[in-house]
Amino acid sequence: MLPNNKNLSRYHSYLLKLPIFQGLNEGQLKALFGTMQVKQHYKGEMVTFNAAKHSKLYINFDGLFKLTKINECGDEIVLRIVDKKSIVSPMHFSKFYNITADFIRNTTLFYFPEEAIKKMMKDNHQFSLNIIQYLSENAQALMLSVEVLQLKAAKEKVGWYLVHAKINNSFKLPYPKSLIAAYLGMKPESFSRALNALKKDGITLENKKILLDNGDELCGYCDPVTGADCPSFKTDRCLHD
Amino acid sequence: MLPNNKNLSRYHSYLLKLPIFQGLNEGQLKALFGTMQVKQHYKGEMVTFNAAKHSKLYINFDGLFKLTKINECGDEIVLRIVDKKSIVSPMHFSKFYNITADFIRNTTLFYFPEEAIKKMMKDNHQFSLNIIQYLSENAQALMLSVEVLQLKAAKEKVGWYLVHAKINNSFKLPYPKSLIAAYLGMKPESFSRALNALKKDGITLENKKILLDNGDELCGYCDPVTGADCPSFKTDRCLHD
DNA sequence: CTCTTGACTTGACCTAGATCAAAACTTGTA
DNA sequence: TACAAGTTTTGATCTAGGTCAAGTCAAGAG
Repeated sequence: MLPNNKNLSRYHSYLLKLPIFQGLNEGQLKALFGTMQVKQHYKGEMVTFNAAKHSKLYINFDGLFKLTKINECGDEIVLRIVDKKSIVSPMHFSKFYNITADFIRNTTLFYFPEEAIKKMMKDNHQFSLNIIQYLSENAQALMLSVEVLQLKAAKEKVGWYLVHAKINNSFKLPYPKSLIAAYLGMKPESFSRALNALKKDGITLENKKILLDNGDELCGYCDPVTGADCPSFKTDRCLHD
Repeated sequence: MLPNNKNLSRYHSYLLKLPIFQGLNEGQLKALFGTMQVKQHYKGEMVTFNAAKHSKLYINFDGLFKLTKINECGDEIVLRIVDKKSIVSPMHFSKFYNITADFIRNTTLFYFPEEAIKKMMKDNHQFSLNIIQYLSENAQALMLSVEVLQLKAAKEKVGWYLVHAKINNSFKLPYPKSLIAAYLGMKPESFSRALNALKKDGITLENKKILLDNGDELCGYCDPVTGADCPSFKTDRCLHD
């Protein structure tokens, strides 16, 4: 489980590119990187993160998992899909909060102990700012989720997700449909039916690739936060003011 | 609108008690408090907070408002009920995110400009930690909201809210029912019907006061994060492990 | 103490999306 | 090149909670 020297230098150059380490140089990060641990998780594995046992900061080096909550009936809501390079920080959760990490692919996690992160924040103001940035984005993504989950009908939810995929993953659905459905708080059947409804408006999905008859069919489903990453954001081709 | 000197000293002692200023002394906070502005809002008023115009940190000194999102159909979801002493920090939102503040009572807001907050964070590590604490709690409350909104049936939602009120407001519903209904993502009618269902289990609401036949009827609706503030948390009278 | 206004409740009905079951694809593996 | 396992789709049916409309209740104003 311990990384060897060759891996270590590869890992470090990977870490240096992450937003959370921006504005810091390798020298400043050396001590922190020395505390890094690596853990392998396998497809199908489930881990319940709780602040007591997992008071750390995790980085998904490679793989895919979802953070979910399940109720007594077995209904599941996906709070976050954790992709490569994403961060999960149970160290920032309340002591009594816990959430299940459900590994969809084999996943390699890097993690740093809480104390090392705290020390780095204390010694380096820029790192504190990066943590604040990460937490803010997290909170904002959650606000957007609540909005999507509560205020959009099935078709709008799927449309919204497709804009997301269009802008951030160049017209490609990055995950299985059933995962996206769970993230949107709907059943795979409803997801499928929503796709049928969108097809009638010129939005087709051909094995995970989004095809548009005209090009602007998805714009009506876009929100400004997602849209900010679109090449035509706030141009005449864009619906945002 | 500018606070006079007498008010100022009253305001400052109020501020010193807030969690966000803990671990700091009045001397350290002097410069920050000097940048404070006061703004009055009136019942029924609506303000759209966006990061561009409201890149500040607000404190609700006195009053009540809700942060809501509304869709084209006029459906509303309450993302947060902002009570006295609560903080809202559009300065941490994305530049393109915006949310409506809908004032339920006349409200006096204090606010600090982004630059002053940033300077305070830079000069004072404890203040950065307090901001991180605030953002973490915010994110966690949102995760809990998603869970409640998506995984609970109407009766469980109301039961959950009542435990909340029981523990944090000593058996008293702090807000109008229709506001709580909107926060729980349901209509006032459904809220009312859910209360009827709970009444059959010995949980009665008599003008905003929660009455329990036995005393433990609500425990089944409690979650560990909320429960942590309960006097009998994790005792034999508590359902949490 | 009336009246008005807004908050809450009740009942009758409707609908979006869930559920269940079966069929049709996909994908990886032998 | 076919088999098994998983994923997605389709169709038929059901249901929790929404909608609408008509009360009832409560509180502040005159």
